[in-house]
Amino acid sequence: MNTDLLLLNICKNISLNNEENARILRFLEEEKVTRNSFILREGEICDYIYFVNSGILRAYCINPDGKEATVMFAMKDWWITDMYCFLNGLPAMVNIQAVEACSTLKLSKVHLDTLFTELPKFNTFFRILMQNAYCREQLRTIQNLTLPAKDRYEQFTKKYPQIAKKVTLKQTASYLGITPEFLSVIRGKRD
Amino acid sequence: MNTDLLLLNICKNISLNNEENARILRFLEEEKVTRNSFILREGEICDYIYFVNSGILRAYCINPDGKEATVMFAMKDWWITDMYCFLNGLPAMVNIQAVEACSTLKLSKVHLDTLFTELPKFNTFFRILMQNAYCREQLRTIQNLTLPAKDRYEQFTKKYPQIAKKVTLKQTASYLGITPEFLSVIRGKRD
DNA sequence: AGGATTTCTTAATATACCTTATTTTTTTAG
DNA sequence: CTAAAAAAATAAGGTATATTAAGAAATCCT
Repeated sequence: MNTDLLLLNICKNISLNNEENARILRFLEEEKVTRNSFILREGEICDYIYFVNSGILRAYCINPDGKEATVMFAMKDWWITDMYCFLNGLPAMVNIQAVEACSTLKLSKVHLDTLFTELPKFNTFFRILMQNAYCREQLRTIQNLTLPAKDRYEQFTKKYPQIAKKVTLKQTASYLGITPEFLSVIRGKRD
Repeated sequence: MNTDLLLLNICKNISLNNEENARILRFLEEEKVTRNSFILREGEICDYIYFVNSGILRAYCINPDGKEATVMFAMKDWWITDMYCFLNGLPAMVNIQAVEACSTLKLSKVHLDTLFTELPKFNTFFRILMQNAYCREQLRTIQNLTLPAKDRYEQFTKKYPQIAKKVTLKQTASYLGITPEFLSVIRGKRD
């Protein structure tokens, strides 16, 4: 179980001694998934938050009329879960599927809460994680509201080139909120 | 300076004794604004986060071609700022204007950081604040991607009836990412 | 390798939403 | 209370994006 990347990730925001490192690592479980398999399915209780060591994951939900909306992608060094349902112990509203084979480290809600209590500075770590997530999401909202699809697509490929390279056109389209057909037209117009 | 609502807001997430209450309150300043005046303008350093005691505020940005996008509204018992710029000490990208006369309590970045250090459980409070903000924003993203304007408008009026009642059609339209003319059509179609 | 899926492209038609312009209503200020 | 200004409603014509359908290309499976 490779935990180097995870410890580096945490140490970007808080500093930990060896004993604290060990205490965190004790709570982590490795979970590897093959391409196209799921780490979470809609309706299952969302008990874990996942740290991505390698590979790419996609969280998406299916709305009443059957259309997919990609909530987020996650790659190496990112955290992913159905945050609302994870925090509130509810059945997941999203599916999380491996776009390509992934290696993840997962942390349960119970263990996360234990960390918050026993290692108070983990609150600081998670606060900063949530701050960043919130700011990113707010920027996405504004861009969705103000930019046409073509510009949103260019922003996406520029901001997340490694992800853009690996995911299908259909998955990208569902992240941008447009149909695959229209994204295909947008791509064709590139000159 | 009325601080009851603020203390109640904090105590929803963490418990505080009298001494801790006092330590927080010492850092707060009251700021009242009249209708249409600004508590923050684009380009100014965003030094404060604001807790709303009464009234309604609107955060919006103006994109290159002059169109407004409403980032968020805030009413009684909400916090508002340009979070990204506040946390990073940067010039604001948004304007925050009073939709109606407001009474707020503001907390500076410096004082917030002091609280994080001296009163570690304030990290917990802010973590939960950010968790909620992130989950709300993520839900908004999904709805923007999957719902047509009419449904988004209905969601908005249902979720925030007090805000919907007070803000103008133009402001609502810029929150939904549509033109005022089209929102007017949507409203007209209601039967 | 070769058939079977899935993904991507293309194109015609349809629709949601925008732009511009005008009129009506509401709000603001003197 | 009235004039001026701002906001909202209405309508015609235009554009971005969706839908449907079909064929081409890539990928998957034994």
